[in-house]
Amino acid sequence: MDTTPRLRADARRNRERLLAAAAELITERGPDVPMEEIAQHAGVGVGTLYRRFPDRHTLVRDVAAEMFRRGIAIAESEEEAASGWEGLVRLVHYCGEPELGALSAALRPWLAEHRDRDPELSGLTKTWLARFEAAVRLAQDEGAMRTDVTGADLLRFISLVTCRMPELPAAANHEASARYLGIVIDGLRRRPLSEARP
Amino acid sequence: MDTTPRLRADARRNRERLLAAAAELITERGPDVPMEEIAQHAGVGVGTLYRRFPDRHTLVRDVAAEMFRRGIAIAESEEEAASGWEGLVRLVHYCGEPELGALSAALRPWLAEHRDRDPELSGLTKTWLARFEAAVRLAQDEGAMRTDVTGADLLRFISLVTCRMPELPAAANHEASARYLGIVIDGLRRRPLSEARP
DNA sequence: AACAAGCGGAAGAACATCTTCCGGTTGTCG
DNA sequence: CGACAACCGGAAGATGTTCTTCCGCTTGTT
Repeated sequence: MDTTPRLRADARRNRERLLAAAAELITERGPDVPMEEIAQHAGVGVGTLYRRFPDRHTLVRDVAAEMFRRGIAIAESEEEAASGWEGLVRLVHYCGEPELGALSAALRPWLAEHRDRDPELSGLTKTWLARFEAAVRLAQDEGAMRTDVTGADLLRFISLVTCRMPELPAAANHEASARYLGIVIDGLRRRPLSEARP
Repeated sequence: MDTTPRLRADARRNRERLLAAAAELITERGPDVPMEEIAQHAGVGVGTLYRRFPDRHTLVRDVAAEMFRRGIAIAESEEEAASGWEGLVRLVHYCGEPELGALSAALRPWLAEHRDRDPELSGLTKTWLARFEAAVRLAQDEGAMRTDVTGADLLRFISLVTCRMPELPAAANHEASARYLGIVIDGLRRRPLSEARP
């Protein structure tokens, strides 16, 4: 079953480093960041990068898959910890973490273009979306959240809000994401007064 | 005083077309969109583009300047029409227009890098920011808006929210911007209950 | 110790975009 | 209307960037 023919220890370590470097650089500069820079950032040569990931598509796909797995795991554990409005708030705040929010923002256009051609990717996308929509629905059923926003929609919204601003240092971006998400959450809450809108 | 030696009629028309084409393409694809495509989209040859704008910097700068002028004009006229919370809401909604919001979002990183080296640009930036901050201050002084957001900050926030999603058609982007801005505005409003936050 | 697996990075292919230039066209003005 | 200066289009060469391969050397593994 395991098609992987067992990598040598150093090879496995390099693979991890490459994935981490790719995730970081893609977050900051988008999925088109030069392969050579990814290799450099991981502390290996380009040859090693190409040996492990035959082309950019494979690399980006693996980065995206890893991201989805993290997101899904968080959504599942949060689901147990708290549900309804409180659960959604916590989940949204997790999306402020750079490894989720900023990365998924950077990958959004790439994913939209490629996910349909990749079964693994489209599966993970669907699972993640389903988890997120479940959380939204719980909050809405509780009557705590406005109902003119769907899960997919909120996910896009979050991905805009957590998008990196390349002219600012990473720390400032993180801080800003967190603050902006707080405002968004306040805007999502259904207030007793005047729910109706035009 | 007028340094422009009076362009021929067709030349002037082409200049306008080029500016419009550049604004549109920059909005959709960023300030690095190929010069040739801009020319094509304007219905002229590359030669004409280079004759009117000797380099990309000049072109982008003029697009940005025009954008600021529009924004400033709107802010001024809104200032007369309504002030305080209502005025801010209207101004923010204007930022949902693609010619302002999506374009300024696409230009943000470029501007951050270049405005300091261009007196005209940094002047316009300052004026626009000042207008916007004035509107924010009025709303805050009224007690209608949360005070943990500055004008510059809100401007960055808006530019994230109105950012184009290239995988969606232009109309969907516009609709989304408007809706998201509505949520943001709700989040900005100071509610009577529980203003304090951790 | 022996060998298969892995590594680095130079080099040249492949590609994208910039920028110039000139033969031909078109507004403008006397 | 006619002449001329201004303007136009777009092919082509220059430039720069990124991809991808390949091979001599190194390092885990048994």
